[in-house]
Amino acid sequence: MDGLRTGEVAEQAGVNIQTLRYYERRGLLAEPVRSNGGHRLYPADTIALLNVIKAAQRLGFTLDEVAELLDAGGRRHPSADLRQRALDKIAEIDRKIADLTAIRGTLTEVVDARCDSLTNCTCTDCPIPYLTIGTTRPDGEPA
Amino acid sequence: MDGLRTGEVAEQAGVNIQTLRYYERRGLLAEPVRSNGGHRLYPADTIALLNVIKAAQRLGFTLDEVAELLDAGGRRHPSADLRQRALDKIAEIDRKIADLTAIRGTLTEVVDARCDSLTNCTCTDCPIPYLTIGTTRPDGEPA
DNA sequence: GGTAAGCCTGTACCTGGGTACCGGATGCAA
DNA sequence: TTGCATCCGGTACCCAGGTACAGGCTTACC
Repeated sequence: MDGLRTGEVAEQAGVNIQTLRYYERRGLLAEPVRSNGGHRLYPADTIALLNVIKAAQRLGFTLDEVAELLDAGGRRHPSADLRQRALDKIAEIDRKIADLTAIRGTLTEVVDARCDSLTNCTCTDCPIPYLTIGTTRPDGEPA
Repeated sequence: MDGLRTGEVAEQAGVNIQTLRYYERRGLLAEPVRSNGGHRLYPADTIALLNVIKAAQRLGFTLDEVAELLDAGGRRHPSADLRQRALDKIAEIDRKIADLTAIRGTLTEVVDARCDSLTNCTCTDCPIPYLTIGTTRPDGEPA
């Protein structure tokens, strides 16, 4: 009686019920307490946690990375480890923002009707920075 | 003799040979001319095209989206369509940048040692904007 | 206490984006 | 013309991230 059932959590968080169990297997959600009959009863903050997971995912973090971050953030004195992870992620995010900003510029030019094609533009002084995006990437970047 | 063979293209573009054939099936690469014996002979600008594809992919576009963009960009008078696609993408990119910026802020706070956990922070006035990222998302956003 | 809705485990399947392997044909150089 | 590297098509497999289904048990409510 005490806690949310899978259906409630799934609906409120906007995920599939199967996904909850999948996340449990993957270690993203702790195993919740069970009713006498074996039904899962989730704490109320599970919804917020799922929102964290979804947000992180949309930003390009894999489930493994999210699990790591949550794990690091949940320990007693995680500062050093968490700090390093955070620094790494910040660098990664900065690269992504730079790439996104570059492509945004290209798209803006397209909208300004100065280009008539992304690959075979016939306009003069066409920058198409598209072609150079990511060429400065420092390796090891997952596809 | 005239054109690059699969191995050359693959090596210069840094992709697998199988990937070239995969892209051909997916419509990202036009079917190249063949030698008398049936071997593919690619035009030289294929390398640049592959770089475009890889750049777009890193920025979160699916292969289908890339194919669409290339297709739209390749037509004779695509301006209206290409323009609209570009506007849509710009909006999407702006959302991503906003989210990335928000999470970057959270991570910065973590680095500043003001938080000891991403989910159960005990510090006072903890913002954890993480929790609110993406809550303003206008639906229809692919996972 | 009956019954429908909801949940259980387990297993199989799906999509996206590739990769690997096979047996056979080609390209090219000595 | 022989021989080795390369390429061919076809099929099967891989990983991530889920999703679906089957057959059975639990809960909640009348």
